[in-house]
Amino acid sequence: MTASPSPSRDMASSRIFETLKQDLIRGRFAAGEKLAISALKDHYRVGLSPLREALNRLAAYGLLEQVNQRGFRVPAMRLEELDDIAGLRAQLECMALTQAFQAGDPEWESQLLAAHHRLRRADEHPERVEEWEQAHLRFHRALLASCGSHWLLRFIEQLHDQFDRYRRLAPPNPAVREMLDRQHGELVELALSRDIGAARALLDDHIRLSHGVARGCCQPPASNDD
Amino acid sequence: MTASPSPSRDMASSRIFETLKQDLIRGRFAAGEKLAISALKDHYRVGLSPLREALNRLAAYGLLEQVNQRGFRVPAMRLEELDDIAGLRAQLECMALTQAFQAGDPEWESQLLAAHHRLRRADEHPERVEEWEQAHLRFHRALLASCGSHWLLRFIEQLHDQFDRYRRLAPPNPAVREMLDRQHGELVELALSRDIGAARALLDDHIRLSHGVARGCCQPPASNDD
DNA sequence: TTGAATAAAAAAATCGATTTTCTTGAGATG
DNA sequence: CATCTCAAGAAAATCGATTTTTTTATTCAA
Repeated sequence: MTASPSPSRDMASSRIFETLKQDLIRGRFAAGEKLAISALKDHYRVGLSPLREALNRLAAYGLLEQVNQRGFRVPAMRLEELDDIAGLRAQLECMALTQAFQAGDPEWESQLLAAHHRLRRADEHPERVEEWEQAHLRFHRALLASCGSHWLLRFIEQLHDQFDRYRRLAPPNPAVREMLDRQHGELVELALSRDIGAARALLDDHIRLSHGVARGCCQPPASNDD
Repeated sequence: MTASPSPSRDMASSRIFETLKQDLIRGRFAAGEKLAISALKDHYRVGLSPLREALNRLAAYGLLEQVNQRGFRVPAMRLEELDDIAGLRAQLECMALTQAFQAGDPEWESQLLAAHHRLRRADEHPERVEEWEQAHLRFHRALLASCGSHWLLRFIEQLHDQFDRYRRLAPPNPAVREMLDRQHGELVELALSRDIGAARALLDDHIRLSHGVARGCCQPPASNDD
């Protein structure tokens, strides 16, 4: 064995991909906005080639749209699409949950408990939004991690990213937020007791509730272009 | 059908993306093979930049794997993954089928009949493989087209591409092929009569049968690297 | 003979410049 | 006054060359 715990610095294109992905999910770009490539280049201090490669990957992932000879644009936010995303997310996550319960072993239970603990800790610092967001994402990942289907997890992750793009734009709602937090704990308990029926119902509720919040941000299509 | 409404010849990167995508699905590259970028460049007569952008998109789509500083490689073929792909495909397509039946209108029915007719025509020329493959893909698309969920269709398409990468490598089996063809016709009938239960069962069988054929090509993981 | 070290070669990633395509707006035309 | 044409400017896409990293081949020491 050699070397350090390989901090394996990855390529510029991968770094800018991750950065842009987060910025898109966080809503740092206006929906429908056309991305000015050379402005991005200056802002993120990267070369043109890595930047373009990242943009291409993001387009294939669905966080950008590529128009024939006129560059990349941020997808519009449409209520109809949010409903599609949330509905499918509920179905796929319930499907994965069932399989995760069947295949879940003690290691999965431990990881789930750990993820839930980190989420509760993150709850204590409401000002550190990004930490909570990360812990939240990881909790939901841990819940389904043992489902055994690589492709199902991949699609769920993609939908989650799409969903968050809407949810993060919605005005915060402390009451709902508290209820959602409570549901996280209940999901852990149902996971440990392998109560599939109740857990599916709860996860469905959980997503539906979050969906309701996310809907709050989505005004009917205005006719403003850039 | 009419010609494409916008002749707008697209970018080199999009063209090479489509070409490479088809070649990957058709199995023109060995599983696990490392792609030599400059060889691709020469072979397809494209520049480096469009080629790399296409490779990045294919990696995000799941038809290539990108390793940190050592380029792109064709994903290995693993029986376990084929099972995952086929199983999920069956679940998602059955889900879409139900929704497609509920939302299907006369226009959908017409398109489905048309697609089925083209598929039968393509059946008459067994030597024109690619035409049949295209007609087959379009038939399955038409069957689910009215399901109303953009994202569900997107994932199903992606799984279908993954599945075909395996299926097309399997040795042809005329008996099974004939049965699969018969099922296409039966699916159309059940669609017209909106018999959801029977149609779901049949579509599940259809995919399972095809899965069995595809499995024929997939030898257990040998320990050969490139 | 094995294994570590390293220099040469090959390949991948990135950069800077060029080419192509779109957009904008002034001037001509009906 | 509206519409069309076309040239200038801006932006996207692509190319060719350079830099960085990995791989291969070889040497030297144990």
